[in-house]
Amino acid sequence: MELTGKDEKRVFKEMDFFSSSGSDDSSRIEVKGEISEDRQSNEVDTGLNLLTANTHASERYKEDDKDVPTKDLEMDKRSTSNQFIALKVELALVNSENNRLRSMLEQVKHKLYEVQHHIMAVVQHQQNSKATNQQVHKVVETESEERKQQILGIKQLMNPGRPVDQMVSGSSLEQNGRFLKENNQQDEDDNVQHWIANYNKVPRLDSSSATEATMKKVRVSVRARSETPLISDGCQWRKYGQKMAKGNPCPRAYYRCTMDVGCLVRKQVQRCAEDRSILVTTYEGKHNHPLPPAAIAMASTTSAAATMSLSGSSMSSLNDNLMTPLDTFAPTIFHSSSSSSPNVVTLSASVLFPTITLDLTNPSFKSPQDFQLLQNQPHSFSSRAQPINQMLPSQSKVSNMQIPKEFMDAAVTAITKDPSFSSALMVAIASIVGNNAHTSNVNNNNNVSSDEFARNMSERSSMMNI
DNA sequence: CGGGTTTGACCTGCGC
DNA sequence: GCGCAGGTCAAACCCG
Repeated sequence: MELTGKDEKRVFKEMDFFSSSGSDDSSRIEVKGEISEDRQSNEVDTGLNLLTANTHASERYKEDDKDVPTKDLEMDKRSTSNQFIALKVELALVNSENNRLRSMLEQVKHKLYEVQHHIMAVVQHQQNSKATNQQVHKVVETESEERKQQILGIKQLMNPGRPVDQMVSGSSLEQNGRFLKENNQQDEDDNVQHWIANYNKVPRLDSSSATEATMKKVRVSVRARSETPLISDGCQWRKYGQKMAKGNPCPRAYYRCTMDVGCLVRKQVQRCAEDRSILVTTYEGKHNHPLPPAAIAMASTTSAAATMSLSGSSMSSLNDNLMTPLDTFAPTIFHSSSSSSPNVVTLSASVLFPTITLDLTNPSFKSPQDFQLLQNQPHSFSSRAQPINQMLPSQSKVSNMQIPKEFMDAAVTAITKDPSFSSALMVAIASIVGNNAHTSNVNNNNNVSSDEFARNMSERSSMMNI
């Protein structure tokens, strides 16, 4: 039997069938019917059947060539038909292989999905075993966003001329920023191992020492001379109470942040009993909203205080000789050896209410070398929140380690250069961090310039995860 | 009238 | 359990 016009029609129909989605079964049945009817055989189910038909047809063409050489045009048509059939066979085979691979891919994806869930379950189980309650997870979640703002706030102060998006580069600071970005873009196609690695990179607060409740108690106090009842810190505050505090004839005012409805940041303002020109402002909590530029430094400071005070590992890693782990936290005081009054920075804390005090009331200290690290007696503080005016005097000297000159020079220079309160505040905080981290440098007689100091402060800030 | 301040009452935690 | 002190609430008040 010869291939006829119907054969060509069948090939074109099947080509259309396979080039489409392959879901049109009715067209396939129709084609089969035509072939069966035309050839009176059942060799039409697959491409291999078509190949058999093609071979038979070719043999008949050869016979036709011998017997009827004048049928060239007919032969061309038949040759074209054979090419279509051969292509059709190849296409059918490729399609079959494609379906097989697609099925395998579905199986692999399904297994991958199961593995991802399994690993996530294991990781979560490990976290739950460390945490005694779900609040720790909330702390971790908020910590990332908060840390991002802290880093940018400090960076802005260290690099006042640089855009924020250029500040996150180099060192662990870059890694932190990169992770935060990656973490936000996590989707189901991420590599599982990469996900786990990043998850474990996130520094977490130890649930045994830092719960959200404890976090709230961390405070940063600022002593500054001011005739006005409030210092300008860039935020909006609403007074919600006033009390007479014991031991101070001046009332203590209570304010809460009103820049966002749910913002938990509060501050207390009270004049010093001994010198009423000194205004003591104590900040507590963390902002949950974007801050104006003028307020970023203050927010960063309070957050830095929380991190410094609550992260015992961070502190001890900076300098085990200077810092005491939080669980046995003894107030650590920086003040002038030539005066009984503190000069710039007081880092102090009780176990329950760690507080960092920045004393900006004494602009006349003569030499940075006057500063010595003094560590206070542990029992100088009550377990209650301690009024700053009661906390500062009578601190006993238990060690005599010199604070590096370079750090204090940098802090003093920055403060005198930029009268902005917030900037001074941030430099002061940075000087604390840098001091601890750079003691080894000074011991090795390495001179650290102010620029290096600033750069290192950024690095150290990131090391402390602030 | 809306937002901020004042102020007495109330709540909470701690020490005795 | 009681008292004290710090901290917060909320109604009344003030002000622009």
